[in-house]
Amino acid sequence: MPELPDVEGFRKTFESCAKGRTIRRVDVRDAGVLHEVSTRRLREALEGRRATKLERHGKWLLARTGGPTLMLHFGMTGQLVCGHPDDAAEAHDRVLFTVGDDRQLRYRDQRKLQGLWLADGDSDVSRLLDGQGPDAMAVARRDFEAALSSRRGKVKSVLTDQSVLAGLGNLLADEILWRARLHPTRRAGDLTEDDRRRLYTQMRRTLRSAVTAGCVPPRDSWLTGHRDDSAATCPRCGSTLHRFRIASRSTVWCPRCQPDES
DNA sequence: TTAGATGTTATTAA
DNA sequence: TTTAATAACATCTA
Repeated sequence: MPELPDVEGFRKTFESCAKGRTIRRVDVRDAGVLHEVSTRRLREALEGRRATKLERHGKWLLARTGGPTLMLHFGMTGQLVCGHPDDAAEAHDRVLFTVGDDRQLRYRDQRKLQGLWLADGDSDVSRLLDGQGPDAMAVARRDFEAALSSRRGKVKSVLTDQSVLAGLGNLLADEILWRARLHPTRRAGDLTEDDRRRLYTQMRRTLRSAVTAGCVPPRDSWLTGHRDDSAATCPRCGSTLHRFRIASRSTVWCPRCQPDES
């Protein structure tokens, strides 16, 4: 699930649930989600502290405390939920943060593909974010266009490459390409000036509404609303959608709206 | 039973 | 050097 809009939603959840409130207790129910940090050190570092600032870069969420920084990545199935300490724990609640008097923030994740890190200082934060390209929501048009034109790979692969641009995942990339009317296997470096401009504009539009929705919404008027139906037609022109695997990811596009010009 | 699922990363190959 | 494909990670569902 988690792409940039989802993680932005988790950022808001963290903020409204726990920002400024003392973390009274850290309960690690499955240490399998901890990276480079032990249960003991996580508890000692965070209990008694409070998250002062919640930041997001691409699909990473950072909780600053004034001391160490808690860094979270959600993989494919992670999420953050805010509840009450008395709520029954669900099977995939891996870490519980009891905050203030009556709230509990939970890192819930079925597959445990990513998890939690604890960065000691700014250099540690930088180390973990090293290799991440500019955030897709914050990148300037010129930087976006420059990054694309220097790449020879397929535009779909380039858009989802976190070292080029941080935040876009498989669904968003397909959605943005469909809106910009670009075939996913077009070479990024071969796009025209106009193609790149359209791509940037549609990326911003798509991100804006997805962030508002808190996810990449499976709306009927979006491509995303049809990707699970193998006989689906394009919501714009009615053509039967094509699907194929690009870089071992399922890819959906409309053959009429997104002609293959390569 | 097997394939595939919105994440990243290491490895291997071209 | 760059790119692409594949497996691996852990777990569930169709």
